Amino acid sequence: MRAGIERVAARMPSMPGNDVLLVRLLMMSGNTVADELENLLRPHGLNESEFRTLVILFSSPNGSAFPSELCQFATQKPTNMTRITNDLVERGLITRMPSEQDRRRVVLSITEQGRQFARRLLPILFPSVSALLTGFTDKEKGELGRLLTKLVHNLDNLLETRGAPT
Amino acid sequence: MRAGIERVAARMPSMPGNDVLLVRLLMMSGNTVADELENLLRPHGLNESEFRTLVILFSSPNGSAFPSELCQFATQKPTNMTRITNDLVERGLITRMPSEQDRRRVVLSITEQGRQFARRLLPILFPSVSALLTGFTDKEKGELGRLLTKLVHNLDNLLETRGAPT
DNA sequence: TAGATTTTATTCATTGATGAATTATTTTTT
DNA sequence: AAAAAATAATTCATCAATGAATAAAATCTA
Repeated sequence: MRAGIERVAARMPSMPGNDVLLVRLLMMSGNTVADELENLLRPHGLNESEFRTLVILFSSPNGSAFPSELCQFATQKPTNMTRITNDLVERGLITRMPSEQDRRRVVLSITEQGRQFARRLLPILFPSVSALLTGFTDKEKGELGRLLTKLVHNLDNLLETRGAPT
Repeated sequence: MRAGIERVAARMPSMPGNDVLLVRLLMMSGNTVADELENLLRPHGLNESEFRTLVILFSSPNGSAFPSELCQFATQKPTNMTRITNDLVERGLITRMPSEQDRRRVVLSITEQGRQFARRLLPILFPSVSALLTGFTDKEKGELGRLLTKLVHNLDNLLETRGAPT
C-alpha cells in the first residue's frame, strides 16, 4: 500500500502523500476490524448492523425504541432498519408493536430471549477486542482515542460545511 | 455512542469498556471517511473500489496488471474485480487483453484517457484529505500512523492465528 | 506423456444496503 | 375545521459485494 501511494505521489507532485497514506491506513484498519467483527458474528446468525441494533436496545434504559431512533444511533437508513428489525423480530429477539401515542410510530422492544442472547454473545467478542489492542499501553490507547476523536470532529465540520441539509 | 457503551458496560461487569469504545470509534471513523470519499467520487461516476483499482493501475510502473494482482492490492474478491474492470473498460479508462504468456490470464492496462482522468480527479480529492487532518501537528500524524500500524499488525496476527488458509 | 491438481477468471444466485415512491398519521397553516 | 405540509415507517427497484460453481489453461506427479 505504501509503495502504491508513493508511486502516485511521484506522478502527482502536489499530492499530500503522507496525509493520503494516513487516511488510507485509517480506512483500511477500520474496515478490516469491521470485517473481523462480521466474521465473529456470522456463526451466531447476525451481521454487524443487526448486532449493533440489538445491543442498542439491550443498553437502552427501558429496552425499547422507535425505528427512527435506532436509525440514528446505529447510523442506518430507515429502509435497512426495517429489514434489520424484521429479522430480529423473526428470531424472537425483539417485538414490534404499534405506538399508542403516535399511530405512525412503532415500538421495538427487546425480549427476555434477546437479553439472554446479548448476555451470552457479548463476552464472546471481548477477547478479540482485547487482542486487537495487545501491546498498547494505557497512554497509547488514550492517545489513539484522542486523535481519532479529533479526526471525527474534523469530519463533522467537513460534512457540515457542505452538505448540511438542516 | 459513549453513553451506549457505558450502559452496556454497566450490565456486563467483565466488559473491557474503554477498549470497546476505542474499537467502535475506529470502525466509525474509518467508515465515515470511506463514505465521504464515496460522496466525493460519485459525481465522477466512480465508487471507491473502482477508483482504487484505477489508481493502482495509474501508479503501476508499466500501467498494467492482472486481475488477481489488482484483487490483492485493492483488497477485493475476484468476482467484484470482474465487475469493476468491466465498468472501467466500458468507460474507456482501461483495456482488457488476453495474456500471451499465460492464456488463463488477462492483462488490464490503463489507457491514456484513464491517465488523464486520474490526473484530473486526484487533485480534486486532496483538499478533503487535508481538511480531515486540519489541526494535526506532524508529530500527531506520525503518532496516529504509528498506532494504526501497530493495530493493523495485531489484526494480522489475529487473523493468522485462526483462519490462516495458507 | 497421461492424468490429476492447482490456478485464473468468469458467471450465477444471494445478501446487505440505498434512494425514490407510497401510505398512514400528525402537525401546521389559513 | 379544512387544506396543506411534515413526519414515520414501509415497499419496491437497484447497486455493490460475496461465495459457490464453472471453464479453461497451466503445472505437477506418477
